[in-house]
Amino acid sequence: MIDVYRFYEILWDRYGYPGWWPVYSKKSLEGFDSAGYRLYLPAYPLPQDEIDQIVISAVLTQNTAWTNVEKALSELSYKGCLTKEAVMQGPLSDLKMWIRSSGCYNQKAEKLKKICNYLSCVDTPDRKGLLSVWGIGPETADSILLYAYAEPLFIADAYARRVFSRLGLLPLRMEYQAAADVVHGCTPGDWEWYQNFHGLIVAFAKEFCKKKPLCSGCPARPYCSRAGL
DNA sequence: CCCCAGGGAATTC
DNA sequence: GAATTCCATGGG
Repeated sequence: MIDVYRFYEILWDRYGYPGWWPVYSKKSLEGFDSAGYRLYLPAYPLPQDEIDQIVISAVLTQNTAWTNVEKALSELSYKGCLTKEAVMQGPLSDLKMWIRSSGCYNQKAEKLKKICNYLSCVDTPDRKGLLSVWGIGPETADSILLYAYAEPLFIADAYARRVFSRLGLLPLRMEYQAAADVVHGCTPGDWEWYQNFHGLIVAFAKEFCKKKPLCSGCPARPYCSRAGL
């Protein structure tokens, strides 16, 4: 069976630095490409406006494709509502309209209010605190901690669990925390590695390891139990 | 345990 | 071209 380090190498060789987490309002600015992806690893602490955008988009992308999130971010940017202060002050009814494309907009508008209020009350959020906020589960909390605050955490999202289970690295349909714990137990544990790995897994899952896998040309095919499909 | 909030792209029928 | 699927979190 392939080990996690070798899989990372294969993905890195194929895709290079993935540039996650995209920051919408910095498109085509210094350090970002035309889609808002980073050109190189950022220095921490991040500027506050980048932290705010990561938090907002982490909530918006729950159970939702990134293309739908981008439309909502575009609307929020146009309305000047991409900071936690603006989210806290903005009328709830407007917020709901602006993020409509991200789905579940009634709930997500409430979630944005709650997480922005929480973050304005603490200096640096911890995982327990984030999880105590209504609307923030383990995946959203880890995304915020990994990308906004450079805490070394594995994002065991749907892509990662699907890819890892097909490679035999995780059992099928393992729940989030159990999957994250397994990976934490066998990886180096620096934030750069976890950020890159998450971005690489997303790129790989979208190109090859889809729901219906495209095994032709897959760079992990020699190591995959599904080889031959 | 189940269903629902909810949109839009991808996929399947 | 219509129907189904996907996706995080929490409420009922």
